[in-house]
Amino acid sequence: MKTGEGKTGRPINFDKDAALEAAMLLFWERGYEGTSMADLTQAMGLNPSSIYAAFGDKHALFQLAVKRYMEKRAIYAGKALEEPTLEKFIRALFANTVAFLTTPGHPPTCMTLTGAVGCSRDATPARDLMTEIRKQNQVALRERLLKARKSGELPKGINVDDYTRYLSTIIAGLSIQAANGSTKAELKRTAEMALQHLGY
Amino acid sequence: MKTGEGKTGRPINFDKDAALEAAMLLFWERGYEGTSMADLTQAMGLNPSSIYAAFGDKHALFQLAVKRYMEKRAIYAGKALEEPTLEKFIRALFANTVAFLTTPGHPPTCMTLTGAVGCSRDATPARDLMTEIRKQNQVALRERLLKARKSGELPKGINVDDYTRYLSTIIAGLSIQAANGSTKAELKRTAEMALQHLGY
DNA sequence: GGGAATCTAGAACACTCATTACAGATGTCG
DNA sequence: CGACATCTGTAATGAGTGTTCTAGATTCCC
Repeated sequence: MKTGEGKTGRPINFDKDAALEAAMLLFWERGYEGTSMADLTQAMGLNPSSIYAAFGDKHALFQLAVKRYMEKRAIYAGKALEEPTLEKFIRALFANTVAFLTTPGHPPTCMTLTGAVGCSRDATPARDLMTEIRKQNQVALRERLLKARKSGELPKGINVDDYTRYLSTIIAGLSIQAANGSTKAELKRTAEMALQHLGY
Repeated sequence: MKTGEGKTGRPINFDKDAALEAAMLLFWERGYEGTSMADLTQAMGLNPSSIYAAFGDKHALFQLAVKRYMEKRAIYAGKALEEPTLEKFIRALFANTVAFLTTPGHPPTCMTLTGAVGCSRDATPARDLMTEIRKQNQVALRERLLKARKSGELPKGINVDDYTRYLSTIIAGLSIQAANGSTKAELKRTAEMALQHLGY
């Protein structure tokens, strides 16, 4: 049974939200395998028992951390999707990505890359989860471009699937540029150049 | 003392080159931390003692594996650098990258990404090594573009540093696309679209 | 207040990690 | 053949892994 769900008995004595936030930041920085339960107990300020009761095992905790990351941090893409026109969407996508990657207080790269790219056999579920999320992001991007195609904003000569992969490629590349240590100004100029070459 | 260097005594009984190749492939797939010495002993067909005598500790072995990777696998970039004109260079860069990422027999992504992006405190030297290599690749790219600037092939309106980062971003993005499971045909079309937008 | 339910703390668990010690095997050189 | 140098195989090392057990603390409901 998970901590905090019981109706009677001793209530939990810690901030579940804050603990999960700490776990997320640690996973974000060190990845799934690079983060040990000992590291987590320290960062979350909890004993193993409390963590296991509240969040389940390491992989379950990782999943919750990733979920939180997607909902609270990596929302820049989702926000851009709401832009009314294709041009505004793409401009917002690049601007939000750069802003996200250079926000202080967390690693300058996407959690789906630090989380697990290469990993041991045991951690393949974590790696697959990261890949799955990257693909889902791409699906959302594709749907937005399909909408643009229908509204006539996307020229007929451009294939939606190809354009999706192309934009996705640039966004992913920006994340690596940031991980390499590019400054905010440099990332901005790179994004600006991408926009120019896209015709915006 | 390293195995095989002694003039007298029992000679080594294994193929050092083949063993290092096996280690490289395993590191490439699972990364530095995701690969255990036990995995390596099995894949290399050697006992720990032989590995330590011949290659040093785990990090030294990783460095040798990365060196081999750069010299024998990731030469696609270097090969493209030799192209005489800027256009031929960039076309070759994209074509070689796609060919490299889709070559059977090794993971469909760059070793500098699987090697270590997020990792534990102990493995930060490995991560830094990966970052360093990505940066070095970028330096080589920049020098080629500088040459193009001097020869007049690169329009004056384009900043060399920005263009370097932009191309580097796309190449890195392609590696992630491949890791996501993109097919060879898809990667080719993505590269083709990138070339079109670059004006080629 | 008494019992049941729940949470907390820390030790303990079985296992894997990278690394090394040791003994035996196999070669070269005199 | 004999002395020496080097390599190989196995077992052991101590530290670290994720996870669970146990005892005690704290709260709710009756």
